[in-house]
Amino acid sequence: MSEQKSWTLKSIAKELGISNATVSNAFNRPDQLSKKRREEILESCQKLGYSGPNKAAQSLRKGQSNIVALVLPDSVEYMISDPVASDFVKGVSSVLEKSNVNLLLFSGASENINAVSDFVDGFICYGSPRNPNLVEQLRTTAKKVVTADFDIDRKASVGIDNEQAAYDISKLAIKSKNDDIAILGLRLLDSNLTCRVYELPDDEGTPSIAHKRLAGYQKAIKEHGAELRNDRIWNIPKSSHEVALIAAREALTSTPRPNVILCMSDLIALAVLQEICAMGLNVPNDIRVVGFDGIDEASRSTPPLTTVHQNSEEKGNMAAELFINRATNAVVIPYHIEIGHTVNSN
Amino acid sequence: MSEQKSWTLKSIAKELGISNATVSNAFNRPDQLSKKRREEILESCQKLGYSGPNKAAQSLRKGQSNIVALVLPDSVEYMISDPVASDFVKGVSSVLEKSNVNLLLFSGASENINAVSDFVDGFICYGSPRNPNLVEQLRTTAKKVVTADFDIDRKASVGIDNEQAAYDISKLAIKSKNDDIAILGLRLLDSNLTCRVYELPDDEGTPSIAHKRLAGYQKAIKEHGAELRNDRIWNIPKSSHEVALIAAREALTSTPRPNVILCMSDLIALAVLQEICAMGLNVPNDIRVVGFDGIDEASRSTPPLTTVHQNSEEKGNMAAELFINRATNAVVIPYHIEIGHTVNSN
DNA sequence: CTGTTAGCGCTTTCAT
DNA sequence: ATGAAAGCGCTAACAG
Repeated sequence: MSEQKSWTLKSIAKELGISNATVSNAFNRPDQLSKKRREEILESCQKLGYSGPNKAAQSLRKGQSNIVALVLPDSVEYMISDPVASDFVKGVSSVLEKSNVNLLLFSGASENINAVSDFVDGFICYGSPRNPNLVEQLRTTAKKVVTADFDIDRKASVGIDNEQAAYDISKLAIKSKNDDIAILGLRLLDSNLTCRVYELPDDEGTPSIAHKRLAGYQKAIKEHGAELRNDRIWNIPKSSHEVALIAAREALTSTPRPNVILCMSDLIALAVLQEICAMGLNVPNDIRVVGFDGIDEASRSTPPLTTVHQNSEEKGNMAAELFINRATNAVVIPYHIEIGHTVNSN
Repeated sequence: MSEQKSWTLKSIAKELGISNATVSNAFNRPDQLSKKRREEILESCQKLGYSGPNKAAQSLRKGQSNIVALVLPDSVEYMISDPVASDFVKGVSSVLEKSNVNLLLFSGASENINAVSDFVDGFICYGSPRNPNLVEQLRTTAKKVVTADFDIDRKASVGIDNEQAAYDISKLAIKSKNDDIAILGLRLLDSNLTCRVYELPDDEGTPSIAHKRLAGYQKAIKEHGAELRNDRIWNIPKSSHEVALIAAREALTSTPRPNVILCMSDLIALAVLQEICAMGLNVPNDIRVVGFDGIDEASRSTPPLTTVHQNSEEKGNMAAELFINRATNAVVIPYHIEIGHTVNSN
């Protein structure tokens, strides 16, 4: 059973006494030879233990591999346990599997897409990669690119209307012009620091997702006639419970203590909730909190979080479909506000 | 900035007026030319927008790609949200990233490893793939193979001593020769059915992980002088809450009702716990339950589950290291019994 | 329907 | 230190 001879298209053709083009055609272009002939050849190959043209050579020749790189925001190790990212991967892979396309996980912390670029048919990027050089490389690559939750020039993309969603949720959280509002932002700065954002860098190019959300918050704040002090915005560099806790603590121990906290992710909001609870304060009476994402855990927290729910798996499906259809348009998918008990208790 | 000309080693060599061997050496074999010369060349390449040898061609030529396929037990879509599988992936990727090796996720439900075999340096397999043909293909491939939580002939492997662990945990659960024991097995049969296992197929070849655990259970049962009726073993085809619930219900509604339930995964045990609770019964007073795996959720359940804890991330690390070191040995890693309140209430 | 052949882009002897 | 040339295994014109 364990056939050791390793055949090539050429050697198998010689063995069968036919030309290699015929063997190639038998495997790749059924219309180029009679059905009967084809089946004979395929059967002989199987019998001899030749499992078809070498894919690496085929890919070199055809420039197509049926592999797509999924570029994660950060290292695989880090992202694989993030519920939002996992859902996205799930969505992508479920669509790709149907088309027999395989998925290469690629870290957003990598130095260079070149390591895999020649192997894949293109890139699906979930969120802005931690290494900003990758964005530049993705912008200039000749391969297909689809982005989700961020944009690159004229590449296909999928995501929700972040500004509108942020506006909607903060509209709910803010109740009076006297509210003291704090914003816990996710990657507002291009920095690893967990710190206050006194002034924002001028937004060159496409605004990031964080900036869009911020714009939505600010619009709602203005409409309420409330004010956002310039020491009330925090930058959280990555989606991690530990880091979020640090920022939460900093915000909650600032004086005067804010009574509305707008969080750019549920993970952050959950950390805030935990910290508020530890301080013996009450949500929503003392402090109102809203999140962003709508992860399962947010609905199971006490109190359940009021947040923007977006369907990450569906987003993954969409991204994969855009990729397969070689689309170049920007798709905006719906979101909904999930009413918990962190704004109104009833 | 967006250099459109796409260079090849040949064309860039001509442009620079040097031989292509020299360019190749500049990139791959620093010892073959003077440091100064090399740096000049590299700099010129960068300036012209040539980012180095095409990896696909390089891989065809060298037979090495720095990509490894991670073969999951089932579809990516399905496995990515499984906490145990995710931890394993995390462990694998954290080690591989350090060696600049990329990870291709491969579904255990695929038809054929050929789809990716020629692209990768080998396979790391987590658990027995759902499609048994893959096992045969992995057995005969010339590529490197490392398995985790199951074995293939003489391939490197990593895992715990499943029989001993099953023995240890069931030794704890069983208390008298009169105990009425049920076993909820995971993939005891090569079938998609959730059903009782009246008789086990003769174990040809290497016993599966499920069979090893079963052997451990049986040994403990025998030592206690208890009996395992032949209608007391269930087969659960896949690790899913829904399917586990069905089996749990079937076991718990059988007459007489078993008072000890040995589960081959925590997911199953949690479903059992949920069902017992729904029936208004008490754990451990009415029924004792033990699991297998030690997922986080098991320690947070009420009551917390008594189970075998194995470190999946560490297992992933180990698998990746075995792969990189081209090992061929079987590594047995430690486990520990996690004492919850599903055997004794105190 | 079949065979011949020129590459895809690269690495690696071997000779210079 | 460098250049010429033979492939790695395959596909797609093209000619028959």
